[in-house]
Amino acid sequence: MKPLTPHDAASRAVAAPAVPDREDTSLHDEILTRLRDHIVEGNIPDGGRVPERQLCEMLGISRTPLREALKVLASEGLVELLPNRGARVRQLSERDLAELFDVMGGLEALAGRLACENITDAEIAEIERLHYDMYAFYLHRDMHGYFRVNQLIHHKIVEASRNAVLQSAYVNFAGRIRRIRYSANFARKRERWGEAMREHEAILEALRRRAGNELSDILFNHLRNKRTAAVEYLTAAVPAQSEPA
Amino acid sequence: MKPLTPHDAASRAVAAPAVPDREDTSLHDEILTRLRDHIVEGNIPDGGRVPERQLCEMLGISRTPLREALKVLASEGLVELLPNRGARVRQLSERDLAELFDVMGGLEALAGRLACENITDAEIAEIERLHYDMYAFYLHRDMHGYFRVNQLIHHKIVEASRNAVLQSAYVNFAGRIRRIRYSANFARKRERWGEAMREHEAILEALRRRAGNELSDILFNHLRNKRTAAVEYLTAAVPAQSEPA
DNA sequence: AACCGACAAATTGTGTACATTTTTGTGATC
DNA sequence: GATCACAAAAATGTACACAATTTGTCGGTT
Repeated sequence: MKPLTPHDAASRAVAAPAVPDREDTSLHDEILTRLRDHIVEGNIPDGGRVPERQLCEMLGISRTPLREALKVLASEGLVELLPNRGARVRQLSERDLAELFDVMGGLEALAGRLACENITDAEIAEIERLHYDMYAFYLHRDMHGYFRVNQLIHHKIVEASRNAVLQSAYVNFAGRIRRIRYSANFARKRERWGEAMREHEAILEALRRRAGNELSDILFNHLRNKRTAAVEYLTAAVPAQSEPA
Repeated sequence: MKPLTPHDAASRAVAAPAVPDREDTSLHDEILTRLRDHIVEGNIPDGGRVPERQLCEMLGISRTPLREALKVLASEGLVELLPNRGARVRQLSERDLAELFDVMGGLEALAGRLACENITDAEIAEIERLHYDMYAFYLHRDMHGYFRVNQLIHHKIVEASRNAVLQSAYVNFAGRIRRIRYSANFARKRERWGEAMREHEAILEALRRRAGNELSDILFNHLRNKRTAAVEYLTAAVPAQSEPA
């Protein structure tokens, strides 16, 4: 994470208008996005302190906008703010993770239901194409590619729901479990992987028939299975509490 | 909304420890909660500006914590922040309202599903009791009491899901549509009211059988009908855009 | 008389300073 | 040698000050 400008903070105000911003995105949003990415990408260890000063230097800004961003990230659940004791990266307990996956399941179930109401044939065709791409990755045992296309399919279904509020909530929650979700996928047992592929077949099939209720149930159970895998991974790999000093 | 103290802002630091806070709630959370309530309760007109200075005086604080709270409220979707043009109370379009109701439907569907997994017999009995209370209000055509108990039942179902993340998301979204939801209920047609009661019978019945999938569908459709009623109410009562100057 | 432009007032965004709280390091005592 | 206490240092929470952008008004021009 580099400073916004190679020079001092004051030069930003001069430099920014020279290079037209891609959007009319304010500095606050810029900081918020960068800080969120910084945390989601795992640059700060789980439960680690978030030193304000250090980040201010990194971003080349003062504490005020940084603290505003921290408050927002706290409301998103990425960090927790202890009174007079600063911000810490929120460590997800086994229970938190399970709850988050269930909520993701609920949101995807909703997305599937709404998608069946609104999705176009072209979008279904697009998802079918992605599905076969994913199948190819599965056959080649390419976990990274599989994960990427898998995420893309789920995202496309959410998009097809035509519900911006849902989409925004989905992206938010997805960010909170992104790291663990990715790691858990790698640790996934072989049999579970095949099972997941079959579930995706069923998803696609229900989507083709635009069977909202069915798709809703399938997606929830799909996420339930992912939840089980993720929780198993977490308990097996990270016995952080019981670890001796 | 009164100032925190009858005197100046400086006295707060002295006065606060004298009266022990009910929780270990920090000042920031206090401000956040008060400001959120202030907006949700409708003290600022829809789409109206949120003057920082004025609110600072009201709350007896400086701009910094207020602005932090505004940023959080913006991320919650209650207000929108225009660059260099301050905060405005977010005006819900017809579409926003419909999307929010669908998301609420998705969350309640999830809550119902999870509740069937976790709810105790005692909790079901409690909800049954509330149900009959609500029925009494329905018979007496007491809309205010009906609305209150209705909200309570839905809240109890969400509680029974044993999912704190879901509960927090539910409360957040509920706050965003609280005002309109309440008004829309009052404008509800008689026949819709009866229909809603029948739907609640079905909800209770599915909950007793702990039929998760069924309850999930029932709850979503229940919210869909509420959505229809709310959107109809909004379009009928608030043609704000077409109104001449 | 209406419209355009410029100036002034107000409001927002950001940086900085100060007070309070927490934490750490040092020293003394048991 | 270990533990507790006190003090110093660092970090947080809040207030305040300044810069920049927006908005409203006044005057000039067509």
